[in-house]
Amino acid sequence: MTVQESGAEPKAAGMKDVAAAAGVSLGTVSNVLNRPDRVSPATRAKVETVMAELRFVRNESARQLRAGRSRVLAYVMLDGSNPFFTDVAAGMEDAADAAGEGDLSLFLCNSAHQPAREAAYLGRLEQQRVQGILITPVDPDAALLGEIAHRGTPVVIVDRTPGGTSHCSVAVDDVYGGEIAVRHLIEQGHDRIAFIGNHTTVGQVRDRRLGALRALRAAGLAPDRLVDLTTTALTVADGRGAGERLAGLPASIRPTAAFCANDLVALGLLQTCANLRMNVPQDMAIVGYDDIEFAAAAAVPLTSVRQPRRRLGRTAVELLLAESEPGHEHRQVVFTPELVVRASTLR
Amino acid sequence: MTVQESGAEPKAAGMKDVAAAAGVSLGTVSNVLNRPDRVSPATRAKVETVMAELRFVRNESARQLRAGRSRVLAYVMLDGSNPFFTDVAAGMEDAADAAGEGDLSLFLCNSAHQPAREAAYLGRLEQQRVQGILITPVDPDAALLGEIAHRGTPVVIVDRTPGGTSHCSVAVDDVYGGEIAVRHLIEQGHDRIAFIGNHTTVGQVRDRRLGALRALRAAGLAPDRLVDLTTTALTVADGRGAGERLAGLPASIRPTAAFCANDLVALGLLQTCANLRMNVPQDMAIVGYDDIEFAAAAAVPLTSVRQPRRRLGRTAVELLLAESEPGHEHRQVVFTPELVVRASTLR
DNA sequence: CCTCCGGATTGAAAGGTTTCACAAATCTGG
DNA sequence: CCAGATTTGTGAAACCTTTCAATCCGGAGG
Repeated sequence: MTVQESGAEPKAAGMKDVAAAAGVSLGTVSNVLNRPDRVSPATRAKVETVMAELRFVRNESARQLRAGRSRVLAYVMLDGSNPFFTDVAAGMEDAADAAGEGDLSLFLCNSAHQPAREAAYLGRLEQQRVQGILITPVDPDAALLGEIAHRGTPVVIVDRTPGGTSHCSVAVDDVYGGEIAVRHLIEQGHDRIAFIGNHTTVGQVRDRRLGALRALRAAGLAPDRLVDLTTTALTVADGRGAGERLAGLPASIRPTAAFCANDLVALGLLQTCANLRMNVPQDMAIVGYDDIEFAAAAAVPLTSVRQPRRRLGRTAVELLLAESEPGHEHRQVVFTPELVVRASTLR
Repeated sequence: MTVQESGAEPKAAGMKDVAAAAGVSLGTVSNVLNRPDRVSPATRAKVETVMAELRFVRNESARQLRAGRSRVLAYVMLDGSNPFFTDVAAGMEDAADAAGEGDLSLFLCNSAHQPAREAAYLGRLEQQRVQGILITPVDPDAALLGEIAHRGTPVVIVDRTPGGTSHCSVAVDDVYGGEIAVRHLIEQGHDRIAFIGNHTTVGQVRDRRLGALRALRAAGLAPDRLVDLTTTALTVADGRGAGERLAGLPASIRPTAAFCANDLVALGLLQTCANLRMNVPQDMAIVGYDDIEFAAAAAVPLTSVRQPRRRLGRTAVELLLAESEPGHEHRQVVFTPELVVRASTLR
């Protein structure tokens, strides 16, 4: 266009410009920003006025470069479309707000189960020198996490207990969760129970299944009373598919109850049951896992294993912030889940 | 456990160290990073080896400070716990991945309907000099957004059409959405319809209600055939509460159908109906809005107004990236929603 | 044998902030 | 009214990259 057309774009004022316009030194402007108490009320007011006039916006890159510390935390979540993880994130936000006094931001990154995306985010975050990384990893034992931590960016693993004790972590006792879920089904009179999930690929699911087996054993039932319906992922669609397979089994061997690896799967199963006119819980009792909000809101409210989601998030942030303290030792916190009984299992 | 045990921290290698160790100049190291083709294969290999050995991690702050450009986009979402927004975000991630060739990251920020939190995130993002901001604002006409855009950070408004044309935006025609929802209910024989939502505080909800009124008018029904049940927010709990109020109305004036401002509310209503033994759709037909995945998965699958969620996200990113092109003009893209009819309205 | 050329490499400046040792101004109280 | 303490303010260095003009070098062309 023309010379400077519409804007005249004054080319973004920096602290230097503010200093000049306010008739003080650069250092004083910095003090106004970082140690307001070290500067007299009069000059402070003057500088702040000028900042407003000049629409000064502090350059965080420069700040961080010089100061060395960052003011952002990041949570790399496994699945942004699963309400469980957004609830965990909400807990983190609360903790960050509380701890940071407005000086700490939490950014969310969604790996969506893709290792490549996860790695890309981790790389970027490390380059950014964020204050810390919270992550529910695709593979908790991947070497990358250890390397990052070793190079100095604190890492806390969320909802997974890693093999070693090389990180802080927060998790929930999934074996116990599986156990109470299936124990409840057994108490309701079921002795042939479907397990729906992808226990071969996901650590937590493996644990939940282990707990299920333990409950069977405790009740004196043979392990083959647990009927595996393996899914590829843990979505509503997977649950629907498993429901169809389940319904297709001959009545003689068809389980009368199902323990689903998470609530999404359980909701899918529930939907298939409704379509096929199977009554829940009379024809099919269902237990989910996570107790997401939609579990209670289902038309047949879902019995589910509740995890302290927000607490998980809050604790994770607290552990992360504690990492920078002097004599820090990694801690693995494990919460205990509880069974929330609703209509989907009560005849 | 070995040589440098816990302390010793070799103090993170910078490009200078890499240059020294590789026996080349600083500039060459930079070239390896930024213009690999400008450097001979031999030296390039050498430098890359050294980088790996020294565990060099590029300092993004310094890079950005000097280079001036950032490689991150951010989406400030209104409600991370509403699957609608996480789906929009997923669309954005796809578009960012596609456009950036691995060089563009999308960070998510959750304002959770809190203006203060939104403002804090916006401030931080602007200071960070991010490449652009996508936002579903609490208040789309807040001055802050205009200021940020004016100061040079591109802003795209998502799922809201702002008053003026001072931003790019993507949205869905909510008036039309409300209209087709209620037209459908009227076609199903209903002539007294509840509207459940907080239309006084949220722009989209206002529009959806307007559409509802328009449908009534078109059918020759008086506007008072729309019965307002106003909620404070749009959560499942709000839907439950509204359901109880609805059930408490005398049968003579109780609506036989409800149009809910979003699916969360509809699911809450559905749940209350189940509790109170009201059959859906016989005693109460329900239409939701957004067509989130859980809408189809409800035990009575929900009729809902579908918005092209991922498309919304993708388009938003495309608009954002286009902002930096030479003669850019702001565009407001409006998509048309469609009605997805399911069991909750079909008798 | 000399010049010129282009690809590879170099060196130094620049980018906006924080920090820190220090100077100036003001205050304390003897 | 002065020594010393305290409060304010200053100036320059440092943080780690990117960028760009300048240099270097081996070889092609004359």
